[in-house]
Amino acid sequence: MILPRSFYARDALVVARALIGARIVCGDRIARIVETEAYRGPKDLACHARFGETPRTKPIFGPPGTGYVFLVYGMHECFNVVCKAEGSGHAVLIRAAEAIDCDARLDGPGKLTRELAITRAHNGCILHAKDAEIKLLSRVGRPKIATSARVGVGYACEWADLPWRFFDSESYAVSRPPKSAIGR
DNA sequence: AGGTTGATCTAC
DNA sequence: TAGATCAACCTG
Repeated sequence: MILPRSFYARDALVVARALIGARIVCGDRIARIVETEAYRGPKDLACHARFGETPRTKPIFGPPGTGYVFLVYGMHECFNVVCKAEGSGHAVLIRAAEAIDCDARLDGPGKLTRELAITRAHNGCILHAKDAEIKLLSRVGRPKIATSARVGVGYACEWADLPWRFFDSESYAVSRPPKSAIGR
């Protein structure tokens, strides 16, 4: 079943955990999500919402269930889902997934969007719409969920160390081994 | 450890 | 406007 708008209307931490094991469908491709990260609005110094509403960050302040796709490092697109409430700036980054219909590893946010053919053209799309181009379907099974610090946000000082990354500890497709907390 | 490049920021 | 800087990554 397609995840309803109410699924997204919760804190990003809750949604990030709940999305492990959910399926993502884009065009004719389908994958099982195994890794996510929560970003919790303007006060979270790792979250894009900290810049306020700009042309780039506009969708993250939209209603829950909105897709937010942005470009990093000039070449990789990252796919996020907007959470909580309109204007809250909460979002969950989808970092990795297991392909279901083939054996591709979608083990990183840039590789995931490339394999699923998600681009900035999907920015601002409504994920719970019946005819959505990108759909998220409810979880199958009961994954074992572990947490760690978020990846690639070392600039965010104390916000960088919070255990706001969630992953299926039994999946082969998790993007990187949990690093010890002493990183910087 | 370093390449890579579009978007954003800063200084004319 | 042009040039510098930044960035939720990827590959070796």
